[in-house]
Amino acid sequence: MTTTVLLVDDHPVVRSGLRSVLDTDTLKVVGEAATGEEAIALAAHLHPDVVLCDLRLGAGIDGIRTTAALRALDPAPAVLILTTFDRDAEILGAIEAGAAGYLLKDVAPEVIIDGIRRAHAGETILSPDLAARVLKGMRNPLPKLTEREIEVLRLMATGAANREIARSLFVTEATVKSHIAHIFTKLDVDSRSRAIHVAQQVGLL
Amino acid sequence: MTTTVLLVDDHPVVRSGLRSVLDTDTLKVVGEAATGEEAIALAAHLHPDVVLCDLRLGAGIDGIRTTAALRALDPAPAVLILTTFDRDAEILGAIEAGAAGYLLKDVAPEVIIDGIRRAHAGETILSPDLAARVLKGMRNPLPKLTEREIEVLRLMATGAANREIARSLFVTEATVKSHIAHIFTKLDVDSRSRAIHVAQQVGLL
DNA sequence: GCGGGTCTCATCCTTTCGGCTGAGACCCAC
DNA sequence: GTGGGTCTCAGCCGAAAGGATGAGACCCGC
Repeated sequence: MTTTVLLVDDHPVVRSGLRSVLDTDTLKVVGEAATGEEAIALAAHLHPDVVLCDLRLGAGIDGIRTTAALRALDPAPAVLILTTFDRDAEILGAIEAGAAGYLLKDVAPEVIIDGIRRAHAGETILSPDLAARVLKGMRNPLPKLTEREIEVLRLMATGAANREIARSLFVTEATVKSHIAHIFTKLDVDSRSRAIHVAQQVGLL
Repeated sequence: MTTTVLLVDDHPVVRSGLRSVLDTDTLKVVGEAATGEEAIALAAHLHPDVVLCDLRLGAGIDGIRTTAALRALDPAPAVLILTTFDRDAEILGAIEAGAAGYLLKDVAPEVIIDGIRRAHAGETILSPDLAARVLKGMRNPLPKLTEREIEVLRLMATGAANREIARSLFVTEATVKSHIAHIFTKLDVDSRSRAIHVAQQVGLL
């Protein structure tokens, strides 16, 4: 029995590579998509067993949203995330969205093939080095910032001073300081540059 | 007459994709390398016409150093950089190291093929959107920081306070402030968070 | 040997940042 | 309707950051 696969990646070269690597007697690549929108449309028609999806998809919707939409289909394909980077927030987001697993792009082709087969079987797949961090993330959940706090954080990350942030958001400096104090508490830091650093580390920015 | 190509990328999948896309009647992929070291050794034996090289090569030496080493070979292959991101500092570094050009990975296969042919012919290849920024970079050269200043900048980017930086580098806080003042002048900023921001923008970090 | 760049350190001063505390307004859920 | 979360704002205070200026030590190249 062959497993049908839909490829989603914005790089034509990567799609070609995956196709040449994956097309075996037990796996069949039934389609390719360059964007999330395309992937959802194709999956609805092709009913692939597994969708192999990049997290970064250029201009359109990202891999996490795509995953969520794919999992809402009936029948829902298993979604295996294949990506270059390993930003904690994105890992968790993808898992929460219903991804069966997560592989880094630098793994050997056999690992990808095995991952697809196991995803189709309903198993969960995580790169060994990622599994540990994901679990750590579970134990130590990501701090939840409010939208306003994220706004302030983003401006902070561009190097804006409190006064500039205040002007950008049409509030007083006191308000900005209040938001920043909350951000510091949630991120467990005590300076703006450290806040920016940990935010980037965990993928909040 | 066929052009011989050596592929350098740390992702097996990307290499497969490039191979399947590039192997035509006028192009011949004569080898693959996963690291810069491997690429240099292979190129010395295979004498490819063109080396298609990723900038990010995992743990070992990066694409810029690899390019420089490849260009020092005799005969020197043309080096075409193929990468996902477009950090200004890396573009300039690769060009300075002797790369014939620079393509983003999301271009169509035909563009890559054309790029290889033109690189072999001695032409310079730049993605259209990159060319403008490279030229802009030429007009507005990257600020040159000293090694010590880079050290301070890196520590600053982790959120370290002046006192912590001083302790890390075994100097006084006054010295750190002096370095930081110089960094600010060179980057034309007036706060540490803005310094971090522009440093990341231009690829200094 | 002398200028120039780098690294080191210092003092003085102003501005900004961050901690603390408190509080009113709004909205939503229980 | 009460409690909790969010967003807004305020004042006070100490600590940190940043600007200005100067200077000694070292190394390298002309």
